[in-house]
Amino acid sequence: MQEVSFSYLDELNDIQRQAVSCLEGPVMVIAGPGSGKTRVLTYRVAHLINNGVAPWNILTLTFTNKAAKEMKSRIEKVVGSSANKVWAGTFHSIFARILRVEAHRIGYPNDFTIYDTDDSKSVIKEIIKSMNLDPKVYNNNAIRSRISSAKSNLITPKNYVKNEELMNYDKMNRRPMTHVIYEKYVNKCLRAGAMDFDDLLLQMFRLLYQNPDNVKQKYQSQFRYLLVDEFQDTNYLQYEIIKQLVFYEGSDKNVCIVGDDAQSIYSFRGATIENILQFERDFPSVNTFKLEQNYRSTSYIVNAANEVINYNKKQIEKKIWTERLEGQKIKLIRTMTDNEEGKRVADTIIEQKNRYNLQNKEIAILYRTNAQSRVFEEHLRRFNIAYRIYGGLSFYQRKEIKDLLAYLRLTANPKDNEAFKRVINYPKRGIGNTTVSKLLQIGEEHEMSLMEVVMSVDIQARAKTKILGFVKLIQSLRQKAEQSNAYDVAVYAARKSGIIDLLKSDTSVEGQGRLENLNALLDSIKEFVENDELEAGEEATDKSLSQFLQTITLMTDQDNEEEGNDNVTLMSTHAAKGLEFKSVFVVGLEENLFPSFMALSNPNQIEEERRLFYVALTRAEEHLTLSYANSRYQFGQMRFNDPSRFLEEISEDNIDNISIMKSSGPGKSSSGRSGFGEPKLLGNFKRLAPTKTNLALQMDPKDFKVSPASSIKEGMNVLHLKFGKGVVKSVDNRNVATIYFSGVRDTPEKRIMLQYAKLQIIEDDA
DNA sequence: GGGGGCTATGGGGGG
DNA sequence: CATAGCCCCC
Repeated sequence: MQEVSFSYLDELNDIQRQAVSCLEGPVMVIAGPGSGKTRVLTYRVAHLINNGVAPWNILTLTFTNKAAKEMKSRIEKVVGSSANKVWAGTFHSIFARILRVEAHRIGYPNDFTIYDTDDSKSVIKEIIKSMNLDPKVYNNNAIRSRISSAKSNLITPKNYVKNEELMNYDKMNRRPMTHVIYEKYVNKCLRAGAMDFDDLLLQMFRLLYQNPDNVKQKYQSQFRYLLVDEFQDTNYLQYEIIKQLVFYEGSDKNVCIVGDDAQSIYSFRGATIENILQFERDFPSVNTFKLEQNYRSTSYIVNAANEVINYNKKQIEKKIWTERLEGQKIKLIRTMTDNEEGKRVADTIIEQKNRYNLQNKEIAILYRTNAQSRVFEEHLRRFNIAYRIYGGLSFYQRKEIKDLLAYLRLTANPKDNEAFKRVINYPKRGIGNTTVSKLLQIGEEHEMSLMEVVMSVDIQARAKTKILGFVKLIQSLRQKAEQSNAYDVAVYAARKSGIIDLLKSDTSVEGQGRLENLNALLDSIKEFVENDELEAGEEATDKSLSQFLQTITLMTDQDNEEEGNDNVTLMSTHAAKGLEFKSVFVVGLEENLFPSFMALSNPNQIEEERRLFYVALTRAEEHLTLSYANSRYQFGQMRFNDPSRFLEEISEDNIDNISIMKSSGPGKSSSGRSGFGEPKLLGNFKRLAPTKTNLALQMDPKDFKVSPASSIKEGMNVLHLKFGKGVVKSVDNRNVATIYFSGVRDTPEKRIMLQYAKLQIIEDDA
């Protein structure tokens, strides 16, 4: 018998240790922020392995690849390399991996494509068009979310029609044909051999539920121990899959769910707190452990977070507490404009770095919407503070990346219509919209994919020879794919298609950037292929194209993080869940923004926004700074919002409500001409809050008067609400002015259309 | 069939 | 403000 050390148990507090040691039967862990949740999860897996459970009998499901990766590496630290054999991944990636083997049993090719959100939208748009419905009434996003939520609630198109509530809702919204679109959408995806994100869950459920060839028993017996992280974020469908795997006659029901109802922030994609309550009903023998001690944050922060979350009616009773010192009160920054907010936050970061010796990577700026990142970027750049933005447009969503990927998708799965449409005329080969529409129509009539159409139907089109050239190209790619790995195919595709040549011919800065991105993609494919060989273990390695495509479709930018770089983190509050930083800035705390205007009319959604705010607050270990602006550019215009209601929910005991800062005006000249109310930031001498008496020029946006376009002439000094002061270099005959804004760092010279721009002429000595 | 430029429209969080 | 879609012209 081998010697096994359980010394890791000594690193846990009583309740954590109980949760880790209770290996058999259903377990529920309610884990407050910073309460050592990940530690409990990983040690639990380690403990299972040390007690003789085979790693491949353990399945842990998380929501992000990052969480899965961290879990694996932390398990490895305790039990060594056998951690690799634990099935740890996101719901989507684990199910995709299984479907890659089993999909043929339920009518999909094993080489199925994963449609991302853009692909789904494109399919829906096409359907709406083909049905001659008004695209304004049949809003693409609205339809997509109806379909998505139907799938997440296991409502098939047939059942959708029978569901009065759904049908009435659609009628009320003047979209009675939604169910038809849903049905067509499902058929189209199936015919294209494509699964959207919801399908990865739904088809997994179908596989288990319909159980062809007793495939369900295969996975039930394999996954003897199931762990689910962030259970509060699961939707109905995800829970039903979990039940398929563990909830059956004779099962030991070894399922452990970990979550925190107070951090449930994904109801918009179907997550339901109801699952936690239902879990207790479904598994009455459940052992419940509440982790309430917070090890992360100082007590001011913990107290403030408790104050806020107490405003929510719906919650599981618990008391989060900490033994940590008081620390510092929460700081509040108030400014006149969003631009000023960016500046004050950047100032404060410099100040904190100096005073507390913080590294960039210990600091995060959290916002409600990704669109808010820009002002912070500008000001961080200005002070030479390295930063990294997460979210927004991911690398894989860039055009040049998606273009090459579309070739690869089409190679792996010729039925992939979305990929086909993307590349049939890219690079330009003279196959225009008219021809593509014709192909689409034939495809509809014969229920064929576009590739099948061009290969089998005699097309009467001028572009016929060009189409045949394209078909030949794809065939050569397929041939290549049979003999080579994903990397070689990708390089071949990039060259053969003409994409490389096209990008090379564009010598602009952007064009060069696109070429670099493409090369970066190729590098990442190479890495994928090589890593795969290294990891050769008992699972058959698969460096095929579809495997690679699956991996990256399910990957987000966050998953590519390079460790060790010292960057300030900019991300949405949603993306910050599970992370922690010494110093956190929660910005844009205004009504209509945080809480979002979308949530204002619905008390349940306000509660979700509050939980989101709670998540934001509890990311901070030592320093927490909140900010809001009285005015900001929103939807292309200046808006004036009240401070967020959430700010009032923090008592004066925990927030330093005195540090009032005011704007020094919309201009932001660093020369000091308009900004002498700002703290000096050069050299080592930094201050935190300028005192009230320190205020100088105050410029209320309301005082800003737009000068008529016709009055703006060459040589004039003008003021722009966003760019600040500028000099008009020239005005051309189309009424486009070239204006030099000295306050703008990267591209001070802007070309502005006078008929739209809001500019105020200012006197020379302003 | 392709490209440029104007106009209308939407606008959240993410796997 | 960004982008999709449309119209017009080549």
